[in-house]
Amino acid sequence: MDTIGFEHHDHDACIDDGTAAVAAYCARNGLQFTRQRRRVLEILLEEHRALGAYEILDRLREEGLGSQPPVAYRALDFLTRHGFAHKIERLNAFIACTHMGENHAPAFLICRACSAVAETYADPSEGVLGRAAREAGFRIERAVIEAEGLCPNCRKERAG
Amino acid sequence: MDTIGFEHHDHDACIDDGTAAVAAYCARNGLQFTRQRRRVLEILLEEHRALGAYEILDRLREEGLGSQPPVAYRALDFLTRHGFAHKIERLNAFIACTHMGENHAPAFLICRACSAVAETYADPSEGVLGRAAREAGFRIERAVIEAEGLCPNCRKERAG
DNA sequence: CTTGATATGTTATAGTATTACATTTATCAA
DNA sequence: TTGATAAATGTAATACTATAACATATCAAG
Repeated sequence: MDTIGFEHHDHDACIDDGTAAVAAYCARNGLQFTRQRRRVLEILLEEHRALGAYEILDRLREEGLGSQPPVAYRALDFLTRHGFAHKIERLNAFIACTHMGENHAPAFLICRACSAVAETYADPSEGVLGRAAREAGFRIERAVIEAEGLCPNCRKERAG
Repeated sequence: MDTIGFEHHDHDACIDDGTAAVAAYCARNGLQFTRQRRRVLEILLEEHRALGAYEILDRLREEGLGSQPPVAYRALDFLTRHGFAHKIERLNAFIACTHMGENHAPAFLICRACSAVAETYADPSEGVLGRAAREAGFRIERAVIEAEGLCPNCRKERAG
């Protein structure tokens, strides 16, 4: 699995593919991929950074789709519930999933300089955390794993 | 390093030792361990679960120490800035550090049933996450690592 | 076509956190 | 000891994040 978000890539395809994958999944599974849900996903897919619910709501409002908080939160709830988007707890913000379809235990790399967020993978039951949990008798069901630091682009800019 | 929080232990000592350790550290480093800061730390130390800022503020209010949000947030800011307490991002809540003095990369095990929180250790630069970060050219400076699941006590209760 | 489930519109409110500024207290050098 | 500076506190106001509640509309299955 690749870490997606920092390197150059075909961003239009990124949006189109993401939307298409979700549309297909919804069709297969009898989920309603409504206008609002689709639009919120597109808004998230447009950026590789996390957007606050109210930022998203502003966009929806401009476009004449809903103007009240629940509109944004409901769409985000749908998207996160099905793994099409993720909440970044550290930022109280949301980002489109970049590993659609893969059954994932997502982890995030957050650049403190440019706010880019890349999604990667980190199984919580592996490594030190998994060992500590087993030793304590704790059963991990999910995990928030969000690393903060400098992305490769911002490191270069600082001659680091 | 032990994972502290689920198993039985001498909780009074837990509070006394924690407060003493912080007091000593502050004395050594010219930090002001004021009444409010001490009291907030004590409040946190009384429980091995995360408390919201307003829960803490309620306690302070009852005791006649401050009643406005900044009172709680300032004390929490001091405590977290110096590693005496940690914020649990998933819960928007705070918990006293149980590994005072140890230079740590804290990770947390959060029980979804009883809300107990145990602090453990997980170096973010190790394991899959560290490898993914290195491959992406990302430099990790800190990480939020919060596992959710069932603590040993709650697992037993559910005959799991 | 109707019934039950799902989604949307909207108002109100709850919960979390910060800004701003006045005042007080602590620290330290003269 | 005093005066200057920095740090901490008191307090009001406000910003940001999220959910509850309920009416209406739309969809999906029989």
